[in-house]
Amino acid sequence: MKTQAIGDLAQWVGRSVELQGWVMARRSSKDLVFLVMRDGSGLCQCVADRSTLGDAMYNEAEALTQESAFYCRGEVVADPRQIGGHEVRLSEIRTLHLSKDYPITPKEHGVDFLMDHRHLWLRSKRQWAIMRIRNTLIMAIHRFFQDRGFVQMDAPIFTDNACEGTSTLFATDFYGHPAYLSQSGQLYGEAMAMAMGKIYTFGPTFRAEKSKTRRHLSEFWMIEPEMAFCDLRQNMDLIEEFLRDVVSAVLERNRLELELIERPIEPLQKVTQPFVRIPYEEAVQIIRGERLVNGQSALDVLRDDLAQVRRSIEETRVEINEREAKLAQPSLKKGEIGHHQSQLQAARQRLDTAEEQERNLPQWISSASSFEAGNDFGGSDETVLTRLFETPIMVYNWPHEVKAFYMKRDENDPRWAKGVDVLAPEGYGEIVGGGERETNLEWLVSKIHEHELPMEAFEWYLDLRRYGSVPHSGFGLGLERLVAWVCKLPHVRETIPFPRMYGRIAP
RNA sequence: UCCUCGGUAGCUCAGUUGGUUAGAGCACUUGACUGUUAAUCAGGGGGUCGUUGGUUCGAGCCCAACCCGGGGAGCCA
Repeated sequence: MKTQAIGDLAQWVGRSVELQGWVMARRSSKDLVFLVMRDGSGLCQCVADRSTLGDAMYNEAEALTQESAFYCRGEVVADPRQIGGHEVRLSEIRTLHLSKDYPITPKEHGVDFLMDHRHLWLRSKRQWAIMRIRNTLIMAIHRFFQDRGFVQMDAPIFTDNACEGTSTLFATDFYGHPAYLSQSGQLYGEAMAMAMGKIYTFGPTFRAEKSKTRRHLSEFWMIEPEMAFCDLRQNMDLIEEFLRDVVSAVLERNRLELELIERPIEPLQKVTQPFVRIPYEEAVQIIRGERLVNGQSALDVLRDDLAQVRRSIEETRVEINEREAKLAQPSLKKGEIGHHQSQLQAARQRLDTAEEQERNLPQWISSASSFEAGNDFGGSDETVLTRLFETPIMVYNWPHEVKAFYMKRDENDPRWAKGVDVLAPEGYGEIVGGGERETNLEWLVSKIHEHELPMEAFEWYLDLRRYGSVPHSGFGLGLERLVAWVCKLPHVRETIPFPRMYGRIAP
């Protein structure tokens, strides 16, 4: 007989099921053992009762340790207090594999320790929920494009040059010739779009920058659609429809997961509203505090943040003192000591974070107020901007100097390139970069010279402008940044099963 | 590459102006208790204080260099 999935238990209430999985947690009493089983599809408390199981099987249940594998059979009982809403009263249990000293305990762990045990960390609740949301996004992305007649294509990973000339790439050896891991499939996407009309790539991307921030990975997954006969406006319309669609898919399919990671859903629901679209020039004025948004100045928002941070530092310090005083009292029970200690450590961590913000915010305020038109936005400038709006923000018409060589110049005002960056709300910043591509052969050639790129490497690309050059546009979405925003994670490293980043190649 | 914070038990962290045998909780283990939900009670084992060198009668603590990690800048999705 086939075993059931915990995720399907709702259909089995009142009946007997067989389950196979792992022990997530165990609590034992004299004649009762509570085992929380996880099987990948969900969580379920299994209750072992000595009187129904008999001594032999009961002792087996009692001996199970964290992350041991076991089989069981029992009746499903609906119980809203339990995680998943059900529990199973065991009539049979069998150990499949006994674990010894599982490294990840129910206590808090540091990031470094967890990253070193990433292969096991993936089993924990939070990571389980994040990976399922990532899966929903991946499937929703494919479905969105497939439903609209896009053809999925795979761009090459080995490339013979730094195709945009900007990023630092990973060098490798290709039969004795230097080669680089792809930083973008975009140029190949353009070629394919001229063959298929509408395409998208979905593949790994490599950047060798030694970035140590919460939004950078050395290896990440990028989705890059490219459409023939498409201008910047149509491109932006598509981006908006696309993000609305994939975020809605998560809201429809992953309520349990969002709840588990305590992600408030109201900000995500705002994607149904029209996205804010502002030209670069206007965005600069907003960042500098020269232009108000709904009566709010960006600089005031930052100053309020700073005041708030300082207040919370004061409060946390008071709390820490109080808890230290409590801990210093004699004759505390062990449980009380543990409680105060963990609360104290949590407070100290909050204090560290707040103090770091206190150091950063003044720099961000000064960098925002003195922002020089013509530059690209920094991470903090993006954060400032997103704090003023509730929907994703599309910033378009960028100074052509800061954008890639293939970006189309605005016919009416050649200062601007017809690029668009999409900033995710709640401080997340850039998740999409895209734009309309240059179609004019002469302009393109002069741009390649201007960027000091090797012309011969782009001959094939220039062919696209020699034979049937048409308006076309596309964009690139960073999957991990999207997952980070949707899950409201502090760092992209938790959005991918095995992150590759500066200083991290294993496991 | 630069700025900044950090490295003490398996894990999370205390450790006062440098002072004798370096602590707590969790985890593990033993026993008691209990329809329990990371924190019921009592006992037990567990340490080359990141590395190297220096100052000192004496260094977890001070100094220097280096290694590793967190965050930020730059760069980007």
